[in-house]
Amino acid sequence: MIHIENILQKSVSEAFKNLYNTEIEPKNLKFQPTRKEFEGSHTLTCFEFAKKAGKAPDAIGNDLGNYLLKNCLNISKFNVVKGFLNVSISNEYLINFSLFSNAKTNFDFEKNGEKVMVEYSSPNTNKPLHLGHLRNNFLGFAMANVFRANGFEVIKANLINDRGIHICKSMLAYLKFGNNETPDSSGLKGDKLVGKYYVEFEKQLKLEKAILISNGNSEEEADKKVSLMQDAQKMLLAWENGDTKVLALWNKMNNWVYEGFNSTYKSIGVSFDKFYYESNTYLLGKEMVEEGISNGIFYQKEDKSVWIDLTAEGLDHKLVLRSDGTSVYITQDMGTADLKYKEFGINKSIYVVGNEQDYHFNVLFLILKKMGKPYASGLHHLSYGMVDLPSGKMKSREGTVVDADDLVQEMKDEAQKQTTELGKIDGFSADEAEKLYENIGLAALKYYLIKVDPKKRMLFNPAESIDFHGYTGPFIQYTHARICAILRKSNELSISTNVSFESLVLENCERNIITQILLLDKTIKQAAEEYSPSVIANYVYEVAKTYNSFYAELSIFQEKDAQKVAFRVLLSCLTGKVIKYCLEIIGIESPEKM
RNA sequence: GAUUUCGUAGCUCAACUGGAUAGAGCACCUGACUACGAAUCAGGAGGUUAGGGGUUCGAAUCCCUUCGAGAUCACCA
Repeated sequence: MIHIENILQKSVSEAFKNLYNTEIEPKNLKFQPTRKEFEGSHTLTCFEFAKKAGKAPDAIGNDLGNYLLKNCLNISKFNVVKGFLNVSISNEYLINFSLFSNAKTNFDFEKNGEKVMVEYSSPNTNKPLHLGHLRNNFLGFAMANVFRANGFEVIKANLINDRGIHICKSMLAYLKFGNNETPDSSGLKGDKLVGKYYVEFEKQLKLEKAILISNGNSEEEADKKVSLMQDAQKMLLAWENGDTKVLALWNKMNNWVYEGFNSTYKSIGVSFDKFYYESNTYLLGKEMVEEGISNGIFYQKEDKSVWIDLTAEGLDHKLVLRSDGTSVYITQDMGTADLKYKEFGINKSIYVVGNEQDYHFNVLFLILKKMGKPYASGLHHLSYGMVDLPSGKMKSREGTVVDADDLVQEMKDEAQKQTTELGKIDGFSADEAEKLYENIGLAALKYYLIKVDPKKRMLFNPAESIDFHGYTGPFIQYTHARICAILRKSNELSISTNVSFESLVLENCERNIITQILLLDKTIKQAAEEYSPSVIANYVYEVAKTYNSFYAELSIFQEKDAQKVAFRVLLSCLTGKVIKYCLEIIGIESPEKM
């Protein structure tokens, strides 16, 4: 079945040719949804054609409308208001679309032959995951699904920052103050335990520095003299030199962290196909520096440090290799980008990383482009805004960080509380109920974080996030559960849907749902083009709302006309599939009862 | 200081990328369960899109400017 939008574009293009002898490519005819105060579902603005056609916008609208009415069977009505052409789709088309829809409602369809890697999460191993990571994880996971829905083969990657001064700090504090405690002995999750020693390090460091200052040292002198910091640096050196004791401790503590992370990943429902570890990648990229020097893209200073001049692009000179020959962050990222391409032959590579690193990625991508790397044009930084709290920024130093595990648990508890109050899940086993609370709590949390445009900074309001009414994940889940109840009842009543719909006339609220569902494909494409799962979150909310409106206005089983009953059951079924599919893309489950 | 992102109802967010009278949710007010699930629906109130100027048939969106907020600007990662 050809999509109505393509039909409209093609017909209008023909109209321009026949009426005004003007060539306009179908794809350049952009229809928009009609505002609900006007009749119709698809709108074309006619102002831009006034010059080409040599007529006033209103006249063009009328010409086009009449042409469509005559030549396009799928249009039943039109009206023109101040240069806007609003058209109504015929009953036949909408009914056929609903019955035989090729709207995609699962991931099982043709691949486009392209491969994309989505790197997300990418935590440091010195502290547990927090609210900011949750936005990252939900976005990354959803983005991967968006690409899948667009026919890409997707590799979800996690580049773990497992080495460096940060983990040495935790290790050192653990050695000094840890008394050999373990996750088992302390009853703490592994990542929490290691995080505890990172905090301890910072605390002791502050203490030592304060003493130094009170003994007459200046701030700067104190910074230099602090023994803890010096010890941490020594430890990093020992690590780099392969000191077995240090490596053993490093392995032990990092493994604790991974256990903790895995448990969190599992509970929030995200997963990865490939893990990279910086301890394996941090030396990469040096050959590329050589390559860059030899073909004149990089230059070397007298002190042997290597740089690239990006002033022509409005940026600065950027160091790519230190004077002592060691790598910096960007060297490693160059190497890793290369590695990813060589390992997977990816066409696109997405980095889900906060917008504080915008400059870094600008520089990175520019360097790779200047080096003429074949994958350079497929690189994209999915830059997302920070998550603020009502009290302001999250700051680990001030203890205002919202822990991911705690938050998930709170959402689950809240789901349990509200579900129990409503008393709608009689007959659920304890396990089923538990699963449901998780589903609903996570839905609320995920939806809350995903519905906002990723690029934008957002506010996390705890009170609002646990609201299950209105513009929320549970609202959409509820609509789905309602639909499931309808389908169950339809089965019980043995409603036959195998009837003829020839004389069926659709009600407005039915047309509204179908019109919404017509937008599914476009929405999924848009989400990929804009790197924004929020597009789907907003869309599926509209679908649910439109359905609820229909649900309240019309009865299904009280209806006397058998074809209406059958059609409404089928339409409910289709809507349910669309909702489930969209929620699945953004990582939210669709319970059948709640 | 330089670069950059942003500023929309009391609050949190939309606005199909330059289109119609700027829309939703929360909160507030009114109504609807002896209906197929009220985690719902219908309605009301709430706006000089931070301020000013410009571009044009038409601006929240593009340009200039003022004010305000964030981020980045290390031989850190």
